[in-house]
Amino acid sequence: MIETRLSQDSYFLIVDDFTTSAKRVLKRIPKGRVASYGQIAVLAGNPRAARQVVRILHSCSETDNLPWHRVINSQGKIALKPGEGLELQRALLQDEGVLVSPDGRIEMKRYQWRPRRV
DNA sequence: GGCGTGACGTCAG
DNA sequence: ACTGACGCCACGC
Repeated sequence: MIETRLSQDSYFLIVDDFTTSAKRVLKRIPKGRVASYGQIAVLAGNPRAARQVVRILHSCSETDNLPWHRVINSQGKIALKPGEGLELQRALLQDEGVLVSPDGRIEMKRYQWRPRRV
């Protein structure tokens, strides 16, 4: 994402980093919908940075109030393991009306977020 | 600058 | 459907 800013007679190009873009994308995932790590990476401008999305969720979910529970893997499954967050993520999604099987499967066809514009 | 870190994605078998 | 290997890469040391 590139923003231009005009300041008197000079201008800057502000190119924000992947992390900033990704956070912006993450915050746009609506309640009751899910997105994959790769999808976030694509929308944030770097299709191959899915793993970076993981990092961001690790480090910033709390401080930046990110909806980490709305992110699952491309197979439509919760990536966290039982005892390591799967149950919590599942509960949070169910609270929003997303149906999740006991082992973490989600019907992507039904629940995947499909933004019209980036 | 190099290196380890991943809640990934994709493909082969 | 599952498993392992491999590619990928921004970020913080």
